[in-house]
Amino acid sequence: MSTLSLAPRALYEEVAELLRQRIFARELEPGSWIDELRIAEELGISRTPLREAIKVLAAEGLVTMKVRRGAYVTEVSEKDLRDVYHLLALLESDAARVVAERASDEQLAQLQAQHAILASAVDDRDRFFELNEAFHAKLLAMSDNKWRNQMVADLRKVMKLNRHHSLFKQGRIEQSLTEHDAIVAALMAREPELAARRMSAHFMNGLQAAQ
Amino acid sequence: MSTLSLAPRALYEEVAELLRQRIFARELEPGSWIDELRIAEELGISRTPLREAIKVLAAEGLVTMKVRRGAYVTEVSEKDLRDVYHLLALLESDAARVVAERASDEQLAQLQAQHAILASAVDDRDRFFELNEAFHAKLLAMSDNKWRNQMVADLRKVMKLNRHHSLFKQGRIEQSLTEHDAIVAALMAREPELAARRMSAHFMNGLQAAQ
DNA sequence: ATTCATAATTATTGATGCAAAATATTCTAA
DNA sequence: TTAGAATATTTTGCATCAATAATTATGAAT
Repeated sequence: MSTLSLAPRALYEEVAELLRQRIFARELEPGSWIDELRIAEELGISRTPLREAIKVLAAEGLVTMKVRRGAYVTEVSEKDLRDVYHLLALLESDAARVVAERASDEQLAQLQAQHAILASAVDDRDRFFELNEAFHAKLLAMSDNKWRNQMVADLRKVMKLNRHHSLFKQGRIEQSLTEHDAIVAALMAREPELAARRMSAHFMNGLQAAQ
Repeated sequence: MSTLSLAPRALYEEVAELLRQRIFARELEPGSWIDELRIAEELGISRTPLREAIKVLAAEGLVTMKVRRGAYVTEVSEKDLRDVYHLLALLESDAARVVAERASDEQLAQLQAQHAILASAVDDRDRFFELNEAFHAKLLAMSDNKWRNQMVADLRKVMKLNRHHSLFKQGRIEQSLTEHDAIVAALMAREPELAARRMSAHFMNGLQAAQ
C-alpha cells in the first residue's frame, strides 16, 4: 500500500486510518482503553492530531468516548451485529433496487464484469474478500447517493469489528458467490424488487455466517 | 434552555451543539467558511476544543473539511435533499415496520398518547414541530436499534440545513397530522407493511413541502 | 480488620505558541 | 495598463504546556 496521494491528507486523517487498521487487526481490542500518550509517543506525534483522529473514529462508531475517562474501542454485542446487518441489508437492498431501476445498460455491464472477476477468485480468500467489497462499492456508487454511501461505509467498519467477520465459515465463499450471481441476474433483468430481496437475503446469510 | 446537566459534557460537545444551533439558525450560512479564530475568541475558548467540535460536525455531515483550507458549512443541493429524504423514508419506515411487529401493547398505547398530544398543537407551529420530532424519536426508540437512531439523527440534522425545512407550506401541518393518524392506525392494527408504506409516504410528502 | 477520608499520582481536557502552507497584495517589467 | 513574480499576511495544522478531574493508595479511626 502506497502512502503517496495526490491530495495529501492531514495527519489526523492518516492517524485515523492507522487506528482503524489496528482496531480491525485486533491490535486494539474491543473494550480496551486507548492510551493516548503511549500511541502518540509510539507514532512520534503529539496528542493533538491523535485526539482529533479519535473523535473522527468516535463519530464512525469505532470508538466510544467516556467523559474524563478517554476513548475505548467499541464492543460489538451479538445484538449490535444483528442490528448492523439489518441496516446494511436495508440500505444495500435499496441501493440494488435503485440500480435496477435507473442504471444505464453500460453501468450494468460494468457490474457484471466486476462480478466475473469475483468469480475467478474463489480460491484466494483475501482477494475474494477485496473484490467482494469492490463489487458492493461499485453498486453503491451507481445508486448515486453519497449520504447512503457514507452510512454504509460506517456500518461496514462496525461490522468489521466483529471477531468472526473475516473468518468465513466453510463453504461461505461459494455460497456468497452464488448469491452475487442471483443479484446480478436480477439487476440485468431490471427487476428492482427481486434484486432488493436477493441483496437482503445475501446479508442475512452473511449474518448467519458471522455469528 | 438550561445549561445544567447531570452528566457534564466536555467543552467540545457543548461547542458542537452551539455550532449546530448557529448553523440551523442560519447564522452560519451553507457554503460559508468557519472562522476558527473569530469564533474561538467570541466564545472565549481556545481553538483546540473548537477544532474537535468541528470534526464532530464534519462526521455528521453538517460541515465539510477542505485540506489546508478549513471547514465550510455544508451546502445541501436539491438532489442532496431528495437523497436524504429518501434515506429517512427508508430507515423510518423500516422502524415503523419493526415497531408494528415487535412493540408491546403498552408501548403502542404510549405512542398513541404521544400522537394525541401532537393533535392538540396544530395551532402552535413551534410546539407542533417539537412534538412531531418527539413522536418520531419515540418510534425510533421503540424500534430498538441504536445504529439506526444515530443515522436518522445525523440525516435529520442535514435535513434541517435546508432553507425551507421549518417553513411548512400552508396546510402542511394539518396534512402531516392526518398522515400521522394513518401511521398510528396501522401500528395499532399491527400491520407492518401498511405502517411502513404510510411512513414512507409521510416523508415523500414532507419532501414535496420542503422543495 | 475494615471503612472512610485525605493525599498523591495519573490521565484527560483546554490553552498557548510556532511553523508551514495558501492566499492576497504589491511592485516591477513589458 | 496588464501580467507575472516576489513578498507579506492570513490561517491551518501540530507541538508543548498548564490545569482540572478522577482514581488509587495510604493512613487513621472505629
